[in-house]
Amino acid sequence: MTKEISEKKERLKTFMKQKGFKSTRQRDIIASEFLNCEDHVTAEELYKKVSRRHKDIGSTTVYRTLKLLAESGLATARVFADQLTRYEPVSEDEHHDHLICLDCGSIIEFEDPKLERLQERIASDFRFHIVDHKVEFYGYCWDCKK
Amino acid sequence: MTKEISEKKERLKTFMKQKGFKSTRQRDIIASEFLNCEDHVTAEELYKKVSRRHKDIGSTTVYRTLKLLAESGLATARVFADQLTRYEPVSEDEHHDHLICLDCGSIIEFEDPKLERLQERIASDFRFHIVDHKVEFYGYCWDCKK
DNA sequence: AAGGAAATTGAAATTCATTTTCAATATAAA
DNA sequence: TTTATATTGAAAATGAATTTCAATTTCCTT
Repeated sequence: MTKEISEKKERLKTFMKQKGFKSTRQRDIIASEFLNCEDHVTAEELYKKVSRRHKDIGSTTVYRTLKLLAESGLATARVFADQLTRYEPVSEDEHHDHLICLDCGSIIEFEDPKLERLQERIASDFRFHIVDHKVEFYGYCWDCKK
Repeated sequence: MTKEISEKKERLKTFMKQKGFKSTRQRDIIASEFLNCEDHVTAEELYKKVSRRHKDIGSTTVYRTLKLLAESGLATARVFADQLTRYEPVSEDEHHDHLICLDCGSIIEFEDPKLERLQERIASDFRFHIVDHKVEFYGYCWDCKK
């Protein structure tokens, strides 16, 4: 287990204690499995991974734990075109957006300062106070384009 | 009924004939009601509007007709943060994006050429062939900010 | 205009992701 | 260890959207 992941698990424990939540075997297993996989997983996908080794853990608990991770700030929930809720571990660095391949489903993260500036300009143009944005580009990645 | 709307209804008829679909009383009523309301309606919302005057029209038919309108190119389906499928009439002018107020739910459309150019640059950076994008800004409109 | 194939309709059933319920169990604080 | 409270998992419920199916309607063909 990398340093980064154990730090996150530590943060989760702190958050849970602070919120009065209890730390359980299931939550520990689910959080570890989640933090180890770098994908944008759905609850169902994570449930499959987890239940390979731990048949006693139910999917409901996976759903609940992912929500908890999102509330604690360790995960971000995202919904792309397929309408499934996906979770990704939160990283220190800046806000990023996504390129999604319509063929193989791969998701590429990117970050663009121009986009942030554009957002600010649009906000002032429309006298709108923007607190969040969703920018997704759909298309075909290099491999699938061929 | 404005000229624009009757033109659209004409286009719908042409499309349907071409596709071998039949034109029915229900479809006519639903399409008219849809083209008259400028909002981003959900199937359920439109069903409520329609069934006020036409109690015999079922919600299933509204769902089906909105899909048909989208296929015919007269409507665009969009999903915002609340996960409901909303439809908007297609207008001649360019692609636009959305500002969504988290308080009152109002949806402002905007169009920005810089965003289009940015998209092209990102596509070439990542050797990605972009065919569609989704750009949504969430926040608070001027009225709700107060 | 009448007949008949094929599409459409609406109600009810189904789907599928997600949430809720609830009785049994596990946790942590006293 | 006792006790209050949170958590768990199975099953039921939810809610938007789709499918099924028998009855009806549309629109060709004569």
